[in-house]
Amino acid sequence: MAKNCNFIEKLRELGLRPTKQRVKMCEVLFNREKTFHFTINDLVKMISEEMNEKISLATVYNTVHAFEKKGYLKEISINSDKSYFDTNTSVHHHFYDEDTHELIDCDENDIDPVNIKKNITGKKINSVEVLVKVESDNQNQKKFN
Amino acid sequence: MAKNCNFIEKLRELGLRPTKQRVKMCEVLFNREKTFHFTINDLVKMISEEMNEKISLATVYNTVHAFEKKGYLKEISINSDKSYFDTNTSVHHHFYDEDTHELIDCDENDIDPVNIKKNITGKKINSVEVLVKVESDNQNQKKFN
DNA sequence: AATCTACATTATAATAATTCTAAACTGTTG
DNA sequence: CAACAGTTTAGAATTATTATAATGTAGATT
Ligand SMILES: [Mn+2]
Ligand SMILES: [Mn+2]
Ligand SMILES: [Zn+2]
Ligand SMILES: [Zn+2]
Repeated sequence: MAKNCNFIEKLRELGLRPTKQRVKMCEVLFNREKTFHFTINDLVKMISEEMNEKISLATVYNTVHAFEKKGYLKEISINSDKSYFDTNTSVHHHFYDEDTHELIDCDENDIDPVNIKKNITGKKINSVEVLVKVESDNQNQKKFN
Repeated sequence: MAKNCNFIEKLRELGLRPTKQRVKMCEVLFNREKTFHFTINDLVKMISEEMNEKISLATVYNTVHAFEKKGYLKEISINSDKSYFDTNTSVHHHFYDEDTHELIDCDENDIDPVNIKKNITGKKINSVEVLVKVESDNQNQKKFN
């Protein structure tokens, strides 16, 4: 979204008023080197750790969805119970660790291009994404009982 | 699950008591030729159409999860808001129509095998599934304003 | 067969996730 | 410096899901 901390200007460009809630959320979400995955609850925790005033949960939802609509966040559905968001908005694949519930991005060359042979008339393809579910490999680990 | 309607015996085999709620849900879910996708709400509607007594929503959840645990239903996450279930329990790929919110199964030969090059040490792959999001192709359709 | 008991099942009540909307705020115009 | 028209916030309401108390059932025991 931006290299340094000029989120006020960036928000204005997007047509979003640079309120203190939004600027803080920009800092928490976009003022970092690497992209990452989070749930709304993760985000609320991150905000409250960095700020003493709390942002209402509804505002966190509103702002996340505003950023999503502008294309700076992406929603990822893995489980029905938790909704994940991703600051990496490109079309990309994921590993999901069913033990730790951790979501890991795939690199461009981790998975070969997926070849779709079927096409549905009148429909165009928006995205093709692979989800690889993994869990710890206990095949060697013998259990006593 | 079964060709004809002997769900009572089948439920017993699974260690589930053949209550009238469960037998009815078996009929609605498994007494058909083709597999299909549904939400909990879809299912509640289907049940109430076929039955005059209603089954409590919590029981529908309980039973769906019981069938899922026994391997006769599979949960599919597309959106955070709706949870889809699938009577096709095999590992398979999906097209998701973002206009109609319809979920369509991929055939074995609709998508070439996905080649995963990355492997995470200590973790084994449980499933590899592709989600293809499509929407109506309006590239020709000119809008007046 | 009637009673007891342990466990399974149901469905109401409680909780958690998400959205709605009324109130507060801000920027613009006269 | 009002008045007004959005915009934004956040408490209230809704919806999805789960926890648990009440109910039902299949043996075991008499
Ligand atoms: Mn969303
Ligand atoms: Mn489930
Ligand atoms: Zn990602
Ligand atoms: Zn399917």
